[in-house]
Amino acid sequence: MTAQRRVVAEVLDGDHVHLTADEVHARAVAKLPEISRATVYNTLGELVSLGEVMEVATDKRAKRYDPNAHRPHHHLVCAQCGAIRDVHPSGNPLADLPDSERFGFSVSAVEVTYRGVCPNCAAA
Amino acid sequence: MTAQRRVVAEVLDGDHVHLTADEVHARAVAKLPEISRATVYNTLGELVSLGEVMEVATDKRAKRYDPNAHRPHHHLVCAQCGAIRDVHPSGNPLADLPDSERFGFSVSAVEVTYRGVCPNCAAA
DNA sequence: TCCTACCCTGGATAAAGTCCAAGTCCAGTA
DNA sequence: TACTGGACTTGGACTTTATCCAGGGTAGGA
Repeated sequence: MTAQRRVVAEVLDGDHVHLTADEVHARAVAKLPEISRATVYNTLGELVSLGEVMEVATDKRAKRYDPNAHRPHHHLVCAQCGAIRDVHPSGNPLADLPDSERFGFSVSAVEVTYRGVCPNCAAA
Repeated sequence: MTAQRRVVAEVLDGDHVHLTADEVHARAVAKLPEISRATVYNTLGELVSLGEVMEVATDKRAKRYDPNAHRPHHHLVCAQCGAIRDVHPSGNPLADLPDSERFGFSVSAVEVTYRGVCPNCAAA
């Protein structure tokens, strides 16, 4: 555990946190000015393979990193401002996929992204 | 309807077709050698805004384009080889999101991506 | 035929992510 | 303390994906 890794882990803390790699880097630099982009990418990659952090692809440009990896959840995204909330649907979407639609795959995971307009953008 | 647009539309035809913009360009060039990347991107963008083609973000690298935009469906992705199939789950995942989890958003759409291993990769 | 509006092209540019060679730091050993 | 090996970090170059822009072409109407 080096100073660099600690800083990255600190940046990724809290609920409804979904930062891009660049945002993580920017916040890490604020705490540790000499940290490099490559280190941030390396550390994020390690956190992902350790299962501590999830990659989220709600936005089609940059990957986002979600520290809330231990409790399964999905995402609700504002189509206008890009705000993201963690949500917990009732029911298990995996069960909604009948065998006839599995094409012989062994299906192990499901990602759900709800899209809509957040109250702020609806008011504006 | 120009020759360039017709070629792009022809490339994007069929079931379970999910090409990246680069793949669309490569196939379009095979039919019309002087077509430029910019035109492919422009045309894809127009097809998307006309609702003829859907953007799919199953892969975190490049966007993919799915011509099967008229019948709602979701995607099943092989984690190893990246193969993509269109699937039609039973039930409506939108209904699984309780009001208490909507944070005041007006939710209008949902994308579901199932992940697993395809029969080919499982055999290998 | 000329004009206008739209379309296409190629190249430059931007954004996001990865790779790599070199340097630094640290723990263990003598 | 001095050395060694290994792991980590750095900065920059590079790749991939996508967009922008200036210039030129083409079709159809006047």
